[in-house]
Amino acid sequence: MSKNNNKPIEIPKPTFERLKKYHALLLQEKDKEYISSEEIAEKLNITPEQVRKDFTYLNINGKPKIGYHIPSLEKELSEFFGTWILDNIIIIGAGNLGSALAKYKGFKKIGIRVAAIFDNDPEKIGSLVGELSVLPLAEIKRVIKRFKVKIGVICVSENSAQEIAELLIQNGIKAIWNFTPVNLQTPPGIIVENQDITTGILTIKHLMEKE
Amino acid sequence: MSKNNNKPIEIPKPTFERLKKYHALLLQEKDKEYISSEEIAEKLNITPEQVRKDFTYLNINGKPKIGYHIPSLEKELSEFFGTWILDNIIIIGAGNLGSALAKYKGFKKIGIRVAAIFDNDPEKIGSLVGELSVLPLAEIKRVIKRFKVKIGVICVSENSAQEIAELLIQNGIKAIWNFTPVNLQTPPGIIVENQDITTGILTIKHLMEKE
DNA sequence: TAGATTGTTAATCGATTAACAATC
DNA sequence: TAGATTGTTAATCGATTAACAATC
Repeated sequence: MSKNNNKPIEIPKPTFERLKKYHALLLQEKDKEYISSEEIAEKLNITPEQVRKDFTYLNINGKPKIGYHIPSLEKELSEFFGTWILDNIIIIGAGNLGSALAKYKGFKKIGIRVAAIFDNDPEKIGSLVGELSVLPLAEIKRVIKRFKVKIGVICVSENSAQEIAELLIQNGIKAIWNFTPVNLQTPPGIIVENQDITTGILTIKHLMEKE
Repeated sequence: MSKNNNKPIEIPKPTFERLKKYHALLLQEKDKEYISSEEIAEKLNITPEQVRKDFTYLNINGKPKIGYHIPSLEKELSEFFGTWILDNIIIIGAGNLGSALAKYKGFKKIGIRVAAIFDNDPEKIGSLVGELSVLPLAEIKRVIKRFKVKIGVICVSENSAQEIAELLIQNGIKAIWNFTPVNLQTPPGIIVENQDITTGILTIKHLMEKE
């Protein structure tokens, strides 16, 4: 029986978001070999049925009475997200956030390596952020080619975000991870993922208001 | 006609998330006085119908042929999220991420003030992060009381996250903004908002894989 | 075998979209 | 007035939940 790896069905958005949570959860569960849908559900405050339903979108098989084999689950989710492929990223903006990201330890296990960090402030250029030396924007072109970078992270001020996005796209970047609140205008085919840092605290504020 | 401000209908989760986006978008639109649902929709890649439907959950009224009055929209959303109330927060962990958050400029406009930053590393205690001096954990109790802090931000390492959460809750914290990938165990009534920083890049990786 | 848990189909529930009347 | 855009109801679509058969 040959492996059937065509995936004809598009994954629903809510399921996609939960797959990320399963992925994160499993990276924490290193002590056990098997885990049941019941157990996963409890930790994430959802129902076991939902967990099993979500897993039908992947090539995942559990064993009745035992549960799901954690390493296999992990492998499947890792393939789904492509975390076993190493992607080089570049960070534009060596301010607080950019620097913190450049030094972030958690990227390794999801297949991300920070190739370089850039800034246009002469005072910052040449200074060290972790093990990286801050490079001038003029170096972007070279670094993208050299490290085959497809993902750019924008951590600059709001008023230069659009400009930087265009610069990145001109130089062949395919995906932008945008940490500014600016709605970037980009041509079709470019992936833009907005990571508004304030989003979580807005939920907290709203929930607290009701009490 | 008296203002009817009972809000009997619970807001759907997807609508809630979009309200955050409208809120962020409006903070960018300072040049115009009115904006149409069409215009909002275009910028956020959704439909105008959805925008109008979402607004029915708030006390928002647009004018046919003109659109929505931006300052009023902003005020309504600000009340919804409680961004006009100033909340003091404390940050635990003065590493890269904790320090970046402590210095983050965007908190002010959503009604957040960082009251203090803590660490248990003797080398960090007393050092400056922006305008704040890093305090030892022993000071947490006092600071929470003094500044009536209800929100705690966890930026420590994975293995002390749970412990810190318990410490915060013991000292009266009502909501936790968790930047670690750990699934915190908390008593009922405590709000926990997990802000997994890697979530955005997983989406990017998955989308890129398909091409 | 009996029991527990998976996997899947059908039923329900909720959100989005479409249609159109109201209105500035 | 005519036209454009809002606001709302009804129809559709999609996701979740429930039920239960399959299976280790």
